Amino acid sequence: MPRLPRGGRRKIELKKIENQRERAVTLSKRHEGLFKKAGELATLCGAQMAIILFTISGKPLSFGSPNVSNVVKKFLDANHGDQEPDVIESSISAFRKAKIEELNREFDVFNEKSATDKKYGETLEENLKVLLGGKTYEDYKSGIGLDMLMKIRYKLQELKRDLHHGCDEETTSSLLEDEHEADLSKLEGPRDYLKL
Amino acid sequence: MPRLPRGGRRKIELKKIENQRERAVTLSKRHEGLFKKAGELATLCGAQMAIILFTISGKPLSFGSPNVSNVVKKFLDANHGDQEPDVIESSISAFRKAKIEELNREFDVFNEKSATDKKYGETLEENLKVLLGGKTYEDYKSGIGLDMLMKIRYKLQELKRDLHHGCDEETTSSLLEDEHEADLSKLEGPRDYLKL
DNA sequence: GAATCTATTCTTAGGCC
DNA sequence: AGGCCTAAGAATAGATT
Repeated sequence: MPRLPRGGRRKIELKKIENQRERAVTLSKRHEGLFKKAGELATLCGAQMAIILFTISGKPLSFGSPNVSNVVKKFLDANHGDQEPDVIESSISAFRKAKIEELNREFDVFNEKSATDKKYGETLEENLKVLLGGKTYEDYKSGIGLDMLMKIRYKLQELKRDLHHGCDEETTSSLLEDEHEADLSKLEGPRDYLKL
Repeated sequence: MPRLPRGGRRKIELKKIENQRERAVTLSKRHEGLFKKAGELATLCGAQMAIILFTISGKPLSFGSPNVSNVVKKFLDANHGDQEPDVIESSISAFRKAKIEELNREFDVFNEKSATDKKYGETLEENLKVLLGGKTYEDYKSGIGLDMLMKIRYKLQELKRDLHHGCDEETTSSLLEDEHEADLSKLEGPRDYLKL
């Protein structure tokens, strides 16, 4: 016999669902939907991907195409079948290790939180100038054409933009990934990347 | 004057899209949609999650709420004695070691030189060190996030690749992923985007 | 909880610019 | 490429079993 029609999907507010049952139901449904979409994306676009999800109660859920492990591994270290980690470790000279640690410290530059975003943006800007317009410019002049120079400059600006992006990501918590172009105009102005 | 109705969404077959341009468009749209849904799920359900995605050309895209690094770390820790043991040598120390190795390789890119571009690789290394740390790196303290590392690494690889293979594109082009697909496989082999 | 159902909102394939 | 548009396909909030 015909079922009486009842209300369909309704719009909900995008904030944490406080009711535990409701939240669990939503998690269940959306988790399923998300993983399904992930699988479709992987299939359609030939992408490899992994999703790691911890529920509010700490329960881990994961999805991987082809599997979580390899994607995460690749993410952590895309070193493909070279050596065992301990072999690598033991084959690195003390001098090398020291250098690595130094480099590591240098890279630490980029993990500053949003509070120092501005400062490090300025630093990057400053370093860009050093890179492209400073004393080492002479070195480039001899071996690289103008077009190459501009390309390098563009690449570095992309890098800079991404660095800004990543820091914002932690601050705004979600909703942020890798769409590179969004902040371009804000940071540099349209077509203004040639100007230093 | 009402616009003439055009075709709406159509059903597509769930298999790899062979047409490169079409695939890129689909990737872009669905990647955006997926990350958006992930953000909603995280918000609505108070979940922590990370998505790691490698495009067919090896470009890494990631989403994290609150960030990728911590979720991946948590995953590695949680999986330490659990289901898949051989998966990843995953302790914090291993994590750090992998990070150092990443940095190491990243800079090795600029050490390992062929005769033809040696000089300019050295210059690059020198200048990148300025760019990435320089004299102001002492102002910064904490460790860099994995996701950020990936992006930096990818950008540096792009840069190096471009330097090696001339400036055949406009300086203004955005050099997005699928433009590089052919070159990537030729230069590095499938999935081997790290090895330069 | 998980499975079903419904009505509605959301997503997105295919064009066009 | 990135945005915009339309409309059809999908996902899903809420209720029920």
